Amino acid sequence: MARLSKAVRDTALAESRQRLLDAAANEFASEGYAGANINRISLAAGFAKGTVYNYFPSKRDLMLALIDVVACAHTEAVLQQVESEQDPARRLEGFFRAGFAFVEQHSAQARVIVNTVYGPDAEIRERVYKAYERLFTWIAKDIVEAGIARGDFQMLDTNLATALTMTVYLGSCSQLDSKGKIWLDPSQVAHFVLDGLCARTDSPNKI
Amino acid sequence: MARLSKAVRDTALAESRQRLLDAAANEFASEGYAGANINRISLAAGFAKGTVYNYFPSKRDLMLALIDVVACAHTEAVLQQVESEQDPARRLEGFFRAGFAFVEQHSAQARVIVNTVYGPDAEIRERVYKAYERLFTWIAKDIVEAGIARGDFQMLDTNLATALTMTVYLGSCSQLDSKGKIWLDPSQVAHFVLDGLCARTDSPNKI
Amino acid sequence: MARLSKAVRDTALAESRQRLLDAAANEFASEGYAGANINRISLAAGFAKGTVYNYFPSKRDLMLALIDVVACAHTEAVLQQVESEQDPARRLEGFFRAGFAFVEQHSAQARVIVNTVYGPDAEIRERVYKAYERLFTWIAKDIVEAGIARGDFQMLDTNLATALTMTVYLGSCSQLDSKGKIWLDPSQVAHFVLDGLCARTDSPNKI
Amino acid sequence: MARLSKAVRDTALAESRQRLLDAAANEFASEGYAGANINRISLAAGFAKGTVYNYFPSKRDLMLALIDVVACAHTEAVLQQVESEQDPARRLEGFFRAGFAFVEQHSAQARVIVNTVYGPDAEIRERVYKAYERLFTWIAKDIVEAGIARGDFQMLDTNLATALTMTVYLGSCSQLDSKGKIWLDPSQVAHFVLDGLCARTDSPNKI
DNA sequence: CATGAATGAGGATTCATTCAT
DNA sequence: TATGAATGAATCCTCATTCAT
Repeated sequence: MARLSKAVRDTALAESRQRLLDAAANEFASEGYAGANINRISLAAGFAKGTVYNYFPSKRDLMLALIDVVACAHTEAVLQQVESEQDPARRLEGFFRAGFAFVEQHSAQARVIVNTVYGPDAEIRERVYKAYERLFTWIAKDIVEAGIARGDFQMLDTNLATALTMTVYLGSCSQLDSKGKIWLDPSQVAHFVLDGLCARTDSPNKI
Repeated sequence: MARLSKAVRDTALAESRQRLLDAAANEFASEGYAGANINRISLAAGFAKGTVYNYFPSKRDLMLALIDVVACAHTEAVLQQVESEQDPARRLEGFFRAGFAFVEQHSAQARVIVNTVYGPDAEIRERVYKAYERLFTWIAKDIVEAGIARGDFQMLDTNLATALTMTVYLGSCSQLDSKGKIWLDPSQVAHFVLDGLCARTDSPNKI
Repeated sequence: MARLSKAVRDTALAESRQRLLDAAANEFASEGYAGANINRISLAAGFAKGTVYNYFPSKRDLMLALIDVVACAHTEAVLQQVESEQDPARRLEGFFRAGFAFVEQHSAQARVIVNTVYGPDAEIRERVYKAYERLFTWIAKDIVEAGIARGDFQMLDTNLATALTMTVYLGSCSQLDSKGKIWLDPSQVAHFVLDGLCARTDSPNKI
Repeated sequence: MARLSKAVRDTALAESRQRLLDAAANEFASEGYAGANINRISLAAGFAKGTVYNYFPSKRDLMLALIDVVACAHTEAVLQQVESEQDPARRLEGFFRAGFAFVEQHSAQARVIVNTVYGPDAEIRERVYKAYERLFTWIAKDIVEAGIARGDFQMLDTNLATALTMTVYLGSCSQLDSKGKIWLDPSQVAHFVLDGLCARTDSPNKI
């Protein structure tokens, strides 16, 4: 019965799946997970009501798949831009620059991630952490630990430094102006973090 | 012709209202706004199903009232601790210390605020901004601008500095360990921010 | 304990009851029985929420009591105006004239009756029939049968004649203009009915 | 890519819709609009609880659709029977005869209309007027004005004559005996109206 | 008798999900 | 695989009614 070659069919399926994921990103971004309407997603993707269920077994699975896809693309986009950098400080700046660019180009997806990280659903939150593990690890190892190893960074707790970096990143990513642009400058934000990480213990900022 | 004195009745009413707000905080914190169940809130507060509606006209109004109450208590708790400080840097540290303490003592309330700030519902988000305006303004004026005026802070954009401070604060507040404790040390976080704000332009962190 | 004389107290009670009945008429008229809100009635009457229940055991009882009161006043108002008339035809006209006047002066009450007569609730409908029995009987006996006895009326079925008369009356009463006035002229309507009742069998209106 | 032909599916849908409208007619007739239970309608139509909402967006829309459908069928049934008549008087009698027949065959539907015309809900009432406009116009033009033009009718106010005719019609239609039959004879009622409309000004019914 | 907080049954509506075609 | 009608659990909200004061 297979009129189409397997390859052609797979491509078509993948494309349908992607359309659904895009529509899901928009719906989840604007309505939140609980408020999202599965049928609206199907319709927005150009399908009929029930069609999501041919691709994802449930609303929750759709969300989890979306998280994976976004995290993967996000990580890829950032690492690709930055892997050529050798200097931890420049890597950090590259991370903010590439990250902000990704967020601006995929604002719905990014909003889903931010909502979700700070959202109430523990299972979904865990999934985000897991899906972003590669990026976290890269920051921890290739920026923070590398910076410490070189003696550039004075803040010696890797976890703390990584957490603060991610926190600033996520916070910045949700500071969008009315046109969906991040109004913070990646370079400035990178410097802010850098100065926090590099401050010497004999810094004048004694309290 | 109520037989109870007005004062006694008002106290009882206020207490019931508070019980409902507490139950609401727990429910909204664990389920999110859209996922929260109004009847469960009423029951958890020790009332029958419909009783919330004797106190709040709708689920949304309950949420908005909760935001106001939490923001007010939160702001009060922080400012009270810090108003004696004169030094901007010490004020900043005091802000983190008092803020973290409040969050740990009112973790459900705090989670509602964080969820909400990063959540998808614009109206609710706006309400949070408005309810926290006093605290924002205090940070902008009495920490950031004061620090700039004294020449302690080098980052001269008040908005940027305030946004980064709040971002770090909110991010830190959602880093809870399994016992509901913030695992970041307020002092360390304060120093991190401070170093970012104070860094001289001839800082070694050139990129 | 009775500080007030029984008479004074009774008067006060009767006045409260009347206020409630008036408020009920307005509410039932504008919302219908099922849509009416008992607490709104209490409030509109100047009492607190539960007070209706000190006067009427239930919403339904309030409605039934209202029907009785309105029917009684309505009947009284009509009969008083017309009892001096001897001629059936003049009685009929007096009936329309006095009836229309009552309706215009008590439009909410009248609307309740009309809604109810044509409404879906059989028990309530029965109550109206019963409450208006005196008026029906008067029309049947003192207008229709009297007219037949005198040879003025040719339509010899009393039930039919009475039913048609009441039908025209009720229908006319619900033809209100924007100011709550019945736009039909009682005299014209009376003539219309009269001509229908009086038409001789050798009338030209053969079909 | 539905496997059923469009025609077959449309037929099934139309049939389901009709079943729901029939069930709705029964429910609205016996409970009134406000008292009607949407779920009961769905169940009575042989569907599950929520299925009405696949056909009608709300209870109100269901009611409005029902009114339109009934008015259309009613008008059609009457006009079809009567359009061959040339004489206004015979048209009037035909109107009552055909109308009564329709009412007896569709008693629930008819009761909904009568309840509604005399009911408290202005929007719904307006819808009935609009839906019956064709029939009203026909009566006004092809019976009343035609009768006046021929000199048969002496009552020269078209609005008044039409209003009285409709009033008698509606009133008669709600005079059902226990078996759901209208106990008034259409011919007698028609004569009653006719005599009222035709009465000469030198009629003996001076008051 | 008046009050108004509390109750809880009831009902409109939504929507994730199933499944026959 | 796509469709979309059907399902029915779930939920917000209303409100008649009760009752302690």
